[in-house]
Amino acid sequence: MESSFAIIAEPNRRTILSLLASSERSVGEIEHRLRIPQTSVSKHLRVLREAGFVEARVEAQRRVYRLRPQPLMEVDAWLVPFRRFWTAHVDALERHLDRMEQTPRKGKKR
Amino acid sequence: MESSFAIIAEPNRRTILSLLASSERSVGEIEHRLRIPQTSVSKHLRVLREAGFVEARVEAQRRVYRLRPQPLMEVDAWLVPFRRFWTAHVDALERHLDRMEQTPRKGKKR
DNA sequence: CAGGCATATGAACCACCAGGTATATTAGGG
DNA sequence: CCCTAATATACCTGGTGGTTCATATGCCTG
Repeated sequence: MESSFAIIAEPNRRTILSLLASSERSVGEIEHRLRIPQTSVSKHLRVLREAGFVEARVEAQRRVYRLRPQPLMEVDAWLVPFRRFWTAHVDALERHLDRMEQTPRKGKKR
Repeated sequence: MESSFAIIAEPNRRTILSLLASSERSVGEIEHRLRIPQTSVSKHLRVLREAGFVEARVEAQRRVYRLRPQPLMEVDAWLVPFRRFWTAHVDALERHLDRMEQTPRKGKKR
């Protein structure tokens, strides 16, 4: 499994992370939201925990899970070199659209 | 395969993308850098192409691949809700360190 | 136009992982 | 203490994706 990217390749795990982004939750709550069997939730949480994405606090019979920032920070860091890339592209698109706009549209198609 | 996250789960594909971030490359160049068989490079490029991560320009016998921004933009967008989360954590860490700093360290452990 | 690069495609093989079922563990409440 | 609730683990199975080997396609040069 190793890489953080492989961990978040799984859709249910991404949903769990998104859930935890708004607030910490117990396993039961997650199960209820995701509509998948509890055993499955527990397994995903295990993967997330071992990869450092989440941590659990024991509260009576419940385990309350919360986010840990590090692994997603690494993903974010990987994206950095690409960001300059798409801002450039958006700019190019905007320039293109501007040109379209101010050109007196010769052949009106449709 | 479908999701962009699944695409970038593969290490060689991430390396290819990083390579293309600095400049466009032919298949042969990528093969040379990655040190994996050409047939494997071609397949990864196919996956990346079909998912919209890259596009190819034909230049004689070569195919020169370059980045397309959109799919990685989507990954970046997914990260947005989490970012507030780790800036908060970094702040907390900094506050914690500050406190450590100014406290006259009572029991020096180790 | 033959032969050699550069790249793509196909088939077979293998490993890994998500899902399901069944069961174990732990804690709390009566 | 026993029963139930909450969560975790073990085992099996199917599917999917990555790798390799072999081959196909396309284009350029002599």
